[in-house]
Amino acid sequence: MTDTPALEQPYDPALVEPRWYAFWESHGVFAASDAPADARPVYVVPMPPPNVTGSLHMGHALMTTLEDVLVRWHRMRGFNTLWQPGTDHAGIATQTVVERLLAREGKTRHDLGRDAFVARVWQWRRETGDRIHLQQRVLGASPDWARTKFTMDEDMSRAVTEAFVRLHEQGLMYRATRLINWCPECRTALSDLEVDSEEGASGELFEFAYEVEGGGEIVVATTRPETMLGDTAIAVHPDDPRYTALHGKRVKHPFTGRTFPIVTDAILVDPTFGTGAVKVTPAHDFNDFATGKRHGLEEINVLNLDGTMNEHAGRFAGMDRKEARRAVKRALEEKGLARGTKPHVLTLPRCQRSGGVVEPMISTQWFLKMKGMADAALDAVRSGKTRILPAEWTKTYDHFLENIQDWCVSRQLWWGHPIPAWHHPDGRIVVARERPADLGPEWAQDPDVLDTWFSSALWPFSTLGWPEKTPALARFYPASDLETGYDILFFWVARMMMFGLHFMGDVPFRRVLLHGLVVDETGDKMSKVKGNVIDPLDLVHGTTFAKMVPDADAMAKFKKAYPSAAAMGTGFPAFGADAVRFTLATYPPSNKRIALAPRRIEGNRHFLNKIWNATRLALELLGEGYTWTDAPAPEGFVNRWIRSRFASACAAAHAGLDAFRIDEAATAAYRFFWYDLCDWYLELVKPVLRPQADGAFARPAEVAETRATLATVLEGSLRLMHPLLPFITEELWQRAPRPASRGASVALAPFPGPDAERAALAPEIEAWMATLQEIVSAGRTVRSEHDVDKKAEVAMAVRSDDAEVAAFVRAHAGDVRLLVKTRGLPAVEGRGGAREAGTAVSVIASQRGPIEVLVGLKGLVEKDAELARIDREVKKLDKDLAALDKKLASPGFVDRAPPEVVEEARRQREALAAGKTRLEEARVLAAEL
RNA sequence: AGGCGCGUAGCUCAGUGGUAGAGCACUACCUUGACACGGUAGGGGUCGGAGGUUCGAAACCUCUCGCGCCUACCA
Repeated sequence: MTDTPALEQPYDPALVEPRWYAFWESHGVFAASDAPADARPVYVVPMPPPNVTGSLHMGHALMTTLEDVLVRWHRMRGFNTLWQPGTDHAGIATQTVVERLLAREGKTRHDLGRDAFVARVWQWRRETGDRIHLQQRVLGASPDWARTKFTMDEDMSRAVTEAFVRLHEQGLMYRATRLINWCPECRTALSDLEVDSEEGASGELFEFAYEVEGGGEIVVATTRPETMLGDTAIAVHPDDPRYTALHGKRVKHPFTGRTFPIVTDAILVDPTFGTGAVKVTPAHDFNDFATGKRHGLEEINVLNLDGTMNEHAGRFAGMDRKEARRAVKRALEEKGLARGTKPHVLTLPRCQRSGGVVEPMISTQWFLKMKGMADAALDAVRSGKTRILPAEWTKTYDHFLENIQDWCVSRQLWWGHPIPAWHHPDGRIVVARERPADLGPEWAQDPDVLDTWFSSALWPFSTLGWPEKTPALARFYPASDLETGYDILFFWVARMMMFGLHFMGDVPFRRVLLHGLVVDETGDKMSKVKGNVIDPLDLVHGTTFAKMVPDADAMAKFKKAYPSAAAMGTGFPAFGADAVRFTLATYPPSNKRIALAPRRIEGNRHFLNKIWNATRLALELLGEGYTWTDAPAPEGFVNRWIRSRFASACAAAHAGLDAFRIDEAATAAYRFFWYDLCDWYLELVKPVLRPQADGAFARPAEVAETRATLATVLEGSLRLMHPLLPFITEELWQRAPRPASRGASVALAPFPGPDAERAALAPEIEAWMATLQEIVSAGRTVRSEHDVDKKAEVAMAVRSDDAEVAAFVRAHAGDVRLLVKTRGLPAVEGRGGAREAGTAVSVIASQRGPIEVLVGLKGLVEKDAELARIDREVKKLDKDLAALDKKLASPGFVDRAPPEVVEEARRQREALAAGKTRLEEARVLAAEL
């Protein structure tokens, strides 16, 4: 970067953030190396491939942020870091998108034909398929883009074929005719996982009678009357006395004239529900299907693949499901067989993609045996080869794999990986990597494609070149961390585990890190229907609410979902990517719900402004032309203190990042920078690094040491915060003095881990500084409570009977003077001396005995205010004393609690009591004002 | 029905055995030579409820209420 504009104030992310992305890419910051000579340890994160149809939403922004933080952190720690990017082809979703485009031209995919349609999808994908990656760049994501993969790429497709063929050879992939979930709208089979259940749907329970041969009737109930056309039995409970007489009899179907048996089944029938008699439709209900197998019942499919009734429905053939339902009910009524309806709450199975009601349907599909692979995946987690964080998810993972069903992998779509199987009209099937040359023209390739998740399950190794034995595969498998939302634990994580173990013989990753769902501020899931969706880029670039929502109604919904945004005026300002990232990073990732509060982003945006301005000040204090000097460890108190605090912050940040508690790392950095560096350190070094009133400077050695420390801590802070705030830290780091050994970018500089900083830890110094801060705070409180003009200087004295305290305060009297704004240096005295009238007293209950802070207010003191202040302090002390007294008086505490805890409590009590005595004296004095 | 999670200051959230914390919001004062996107000081919580374990519980156990999610089932 040659173009370095002035540090404009205030900070404007829009001027800074666009400057750095191309810089990082051109310096190869993101590149992983599979060179055999590269001896660095590796850190690998396979990025969950977003749908190629996708546009960045909050979930992507969260995923991108968390992973980028981990990845940048490792990169700075010297790891050969691969963050593997890419997209998946999203079979149904993508096909639907393109079909919708065709519909606008008045065409269907059938008008084009399969080849032309697939070509059209590819064209669409070339035009818009990279959008989400471009959006991730805005957020500062740092994957190795050169390795970007798409699940339909030629090499990726080869891996899919190879996997299918091997599974078939091993007898795990098989073709079978059974009941599957069918979405009539998408006209494809679905796996169990792709069916969502809509709970609490209100429907009705329709009762009707079957005539029993030989006289009488039996009444059954159903929520789907149209399925009675496929009924092949009535089941009753064997022990139900109401129906004993009917066992073994047959009933007659009112429309088809078929007859079928009344069977007894204790598994299917709950005699207390409904009439206790159940119609059995093996071809259209999972329980009935199982019942049919138990009793050898006929399976009559009455539905076409598009959801209309087929020829088995007799006079109802051709009708749509819903139409048929009404017609069947009417017909039963006409025949006098209807027995009324009752309202009924049921759960509707819905297609995850289309939302249509899923129909169980008998169909021939490809299935994958899961049991063996599932057992291996269970073992891998039980034995600790892969660790799931947060660990609570392990149970869910186990439960899923322990109860897993075979996976229906074929889909009746055009867009996807073709199934490498060829069918002969006589029913023979050949599975092969390529169409065998000796197959005659009568052999046709299987028209179906594979479930998109099949290719996703190969992701951790197919992206690295599998089945070839590439250097990348050797180096980067298994991955280190797999980070994703808990909602795809089954869809993706479990399946990758199974395929990784099966094909690679090792787990696909060492840790699984699961984050929660980003929801609105009130805790509701974001959805278009609810009108509470926020586009992450709108937060980055800013927008008006009017642009985000179509009308007043939607605006009302939106503001209800985001109360804190409602108070923000007409829209979001441009918070910038750093602020959005940082905010997402401050929520514990493991929270199941991450309630996005726009106000929090605003607060963090202010933090960036603080960093910006603090750096401006630091650079000013260092002086123009200051160059980095490698200095020995500082000796000065304040310099040692800030180094110690920085070391603590580094340790906390490292620990947080290591444990996937990124929020703790963010908090540690935030607190250090603002509360230690800005609030205290920068204030304390100003007089050292600026000319005094008389034009003189502090001692040269002190100046040099302080400059070196300031430069060290500034540069270190920027490195510490870089994984969280890549843009602003790069901008400032480029301007900050730094060692010549550093590379071109802060992204390649070493992360200030606990080891590098440990030597600077100085708990003693931190404790003394805390005392100094309390003294200063006490003085400031008195000033504030008495409305002392901020420009006025006040006389101040610090009284303590402890020689070390006295010496310490004497040594730092200049700091106290500066921070409290006293007239001359504060006096340091022993306790108990006389006090001038008009003196306010505050007492610090330190472990070295009470420290009194006396502030001379002269005419400024207000009796009432002073009494009120003292009363408040006494009240606080009393509360603390009461708690301690209770503890010390309770039987058992003194005997049973650890001695050091008891001792500590006694010391505290003593300190508080002494403090209270001092305050009471002060109260008497104040009363005489 | 089972599993998981949540319930802490007005709001969003930290806090896994030793006297309750942060940000934002709120009150007062302050435009001081980094920053008003700021400073200083201050107010505000019987940690959903009940019981138990413990010298000591926001934290551990049991029960309970409310909310959310997941899995299964629902003729």
